[in-house]
Amino acid sequence: MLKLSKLTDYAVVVLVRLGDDFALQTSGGIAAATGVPEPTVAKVLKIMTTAGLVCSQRGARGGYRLAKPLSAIPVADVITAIDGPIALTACVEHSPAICDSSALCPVKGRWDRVNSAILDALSGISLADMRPPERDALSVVPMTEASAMPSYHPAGASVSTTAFVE
Amino acid sequence: MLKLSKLTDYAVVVLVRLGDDFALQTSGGIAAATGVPEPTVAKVLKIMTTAGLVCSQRGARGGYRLAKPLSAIPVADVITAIDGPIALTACVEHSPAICDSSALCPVKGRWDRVNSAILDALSGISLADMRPPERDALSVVPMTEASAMPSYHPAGASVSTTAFVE
DNA sequence: TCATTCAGGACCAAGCCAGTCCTGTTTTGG
DNA sequence: CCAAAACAGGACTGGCTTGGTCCTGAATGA
Repeated sequence: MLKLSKLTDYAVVVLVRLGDDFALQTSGGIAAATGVPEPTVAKVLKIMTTAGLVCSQRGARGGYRLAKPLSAIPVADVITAIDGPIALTACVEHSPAICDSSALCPVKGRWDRVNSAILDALSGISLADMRPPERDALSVVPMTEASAMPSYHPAGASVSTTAFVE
Repeated sequence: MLKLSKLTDYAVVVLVRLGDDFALQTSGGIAAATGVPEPTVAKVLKIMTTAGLVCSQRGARGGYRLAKPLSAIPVADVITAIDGPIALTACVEHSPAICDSSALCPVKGRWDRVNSAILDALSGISLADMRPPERDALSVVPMTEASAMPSYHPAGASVSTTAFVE
């Protein structure tokens, strides 16, 4: 596999959107602005709140706001928040030795290096790096017909989740 | 998710085992030596053959052999062979624009950087790097009771596929 | 000619993810 | 004080993917 969950993709979209405006934004408003279904936006934001990436304000006039600037949120944090700690296989360092043949396994402990390399790569890229630099408030599509806007589907509804390039 | 499929883990085990001996090895022999179920070994080796990582010899006295040394096989190639090209999301470079709202998507084209970073990391690690250096022929468990040897289960049969560390 | 071994699918069960919904709880505003 | 707005936290289900097995066919060597 080695592919991200859709929720992670949604999370990045939602967080980047949150980064466009420091005022409190409701889940419904973000859904309208991004095209992501509202229940899904709410789900993502709840996870992000638990992870401490966003702050929430309950009650009427409540909403969400980034807990820190986009540049301080590495992609790895978003992935970890949604998918759990990044561990390509069970045989990574610090994991309990659940291999029932750790003495036999010829690659014992060797996935650590791969895992660390990926973790490093993902820790070095922040959400700010994923925001198109030329995108400013003026270029946002006017929300005159939010319900008629094209919906954002990260993987294409009728195609396989992961595109097979090359 | 961001976890490897079990088949990929098996593939590394099988390939490293193949690298221990340049003579032709049968799928059954590899299964006995590694503890991986024989049908699964066969499946993995067929995929590896198609990918060109191993050479096969059909017929009686046939078997498999590495097509190139372990040091010339990056982990990325193994993953690509089993899971298809590494593409975290559908929004990676070269993929068809199947997002039905590419104009809206605020992270359009920005997963490329993440994807490239991971690809680079995986391309820089070879199977030789995953072979325990101190493991030589003498340290191999004697195959006197191959059927009684502990089986290799990369993720632990009774636990979740990916260990949640920390 | 026969046993051995790989080739290439088809196939099925199990597990996981995505997405929705429902019921609280908190806060604002009239 | 009440009602509406908005988040909190689960439960639930349908669909998809993966894992693992098996079966038939082709090639090779004895």
